[in-house]
Amino acid sequence: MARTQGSHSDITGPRVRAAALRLFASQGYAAVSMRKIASEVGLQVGALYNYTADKQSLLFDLMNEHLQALLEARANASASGDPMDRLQEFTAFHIRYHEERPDEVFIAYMELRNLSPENFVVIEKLRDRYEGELEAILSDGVRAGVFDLAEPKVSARAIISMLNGVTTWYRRGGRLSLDEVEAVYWEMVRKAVSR
Amino acid sequence: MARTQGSHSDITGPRVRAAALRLFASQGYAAVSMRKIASEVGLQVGALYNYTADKQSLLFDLMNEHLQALLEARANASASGDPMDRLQEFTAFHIRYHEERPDEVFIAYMELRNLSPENFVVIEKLRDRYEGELEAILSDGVRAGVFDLAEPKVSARAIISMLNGVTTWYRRGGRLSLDEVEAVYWEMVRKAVSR
DNA sequence: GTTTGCCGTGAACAGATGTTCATATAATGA
DNA sequence: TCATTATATGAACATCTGTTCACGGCAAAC
Repeated sequence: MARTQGSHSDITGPRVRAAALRLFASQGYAAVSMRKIASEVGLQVGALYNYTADKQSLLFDLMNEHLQALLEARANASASGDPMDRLQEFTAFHIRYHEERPDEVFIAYMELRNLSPENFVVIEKLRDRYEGELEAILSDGVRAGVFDLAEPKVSARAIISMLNGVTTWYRRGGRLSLDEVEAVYWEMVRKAVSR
Repeated sequence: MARTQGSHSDITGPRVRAAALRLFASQGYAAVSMRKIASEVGLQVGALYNYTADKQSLLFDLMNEHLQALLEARANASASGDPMDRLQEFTAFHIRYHEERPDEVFIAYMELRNLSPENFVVIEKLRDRYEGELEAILSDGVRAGVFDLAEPKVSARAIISMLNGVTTWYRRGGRLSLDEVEAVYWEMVRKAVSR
C-alpha cells in the first residue's frame, strides 16, 4: 500500500501540528507518543517524519509559532495614549487572545521544562518580550504618577499570573460571558495598580 | 544478594516519596520512570513496590498529603476578625506556605491531568475546599461593605492565580526578600478588593 | 505516455516502560 | 540458638518508545 488518494503535504502537515497541539495540551508532551499523534491523524508513525524532524521540534515549533503570533498581534493592537488606557487595552487583549487559543497557551506555560536547553532560551526570550510590554506600561504609569507600584517588574508578573488563570477555569457557555469576566478582571487590575 | 545492612522500611519509605516528589516536580510525572526513582534512592525497581502499590498511587499520595497538610495548617492559622485582616492573613499564609514547599505546590497544580479519574475528584475536592476559604473571606467582606467585588468567586480564583505565580519566579537569595515580595502582593490584593 | 518525485506503508531497531515474582539475606523475637 | 519476618535483589514479562528506511503507488510534469 502507499499514499491514499487525495492526500497532500499542505493538508497533512497542519493536521499533524493540530493533533500534536491538542494531545500535548490535554495529556502533556511526555505522555503523548508519536504513534498517538499519527493515529489521531490517521497515519502510520513513519509518515510523521515527513513533517517534523523529531518530537522535540514538534513541541518547539508549536510554542514558537504561538509566541510569534502573539507578539505580532500585540504589535498591531498596541494602543498609544495614557498608561491607564494602555493597561486596559493590554488586559482585554490578553484575556481575549488567550481565551481563543487555550491549547497553545496551556502548552506555552506547561511544557517549558520539556524543551531542550537551546530551545528553552529561545522561547523564554519571546515570553520575556511579551511580559516586558506590560512592565513598560506599568513603569510609564508609575513615572507619570498614575500608578502606585513599588516594584513594576513584580507587579507585571503578578498581573500576568492572574490573567493567565482565566484559561484554567473559564469555559464558553458558562455562567459568565467573556465580557463579564473581562470586566471583573479589569476592575481588579485597575484598582490594584492605582494609588 | 538481598537487603543491605541497616536498611529499614521507615527510612526507605520516606526516601522513596522524597525522591518521587523531587523528580516529579522537576521533570514531570510522565517523564519520570520507576527506575529513575529507584536509582535516586539507591534501590532496584522491584523494591519500590514495598512502598507503593503502583506509580499512580505515588503521585496521588504526594498530592493528597500535601493538600491535607495545607488544609490542616489553614485550620490552625485561620484568623478571626474583620475581612480585611483575614484576607491579609490568608495572603501572607499562602505565599509563605507555598514558598516553603515549591515541589509539592508545583505538582499539585501541574500533575492534575495525570491523576486517574477517581483520584482526580478527590484532589479537586480538597483544592476547592482551600479556595473556598478565600471565597468566604471575600464574600464576607462584600457583605460587610469593606470589599467591592461583583463576583467574589471569580475574584477568589484571580487572587489565587496571582499568588501562585510567586512560586514560578521567586528564588531565595534573589533581589527581593520574601517579606518584600509579600508586601508587594499584599498591596495589590488589598487595593484590588477595596472600593 | 512516460518519467519524476512526493507521500505514504510496514517492518525493523535498540532500548525503556510498569509490574511481578522467586529467591536470599539481615534483623527481630522466642 | 533458631525460626520468622521484613526488605532487598535480579531477572523476566509484554508492551511501548522515538526513529530509520527500503519499498511502492499516486499525481503531476514533460
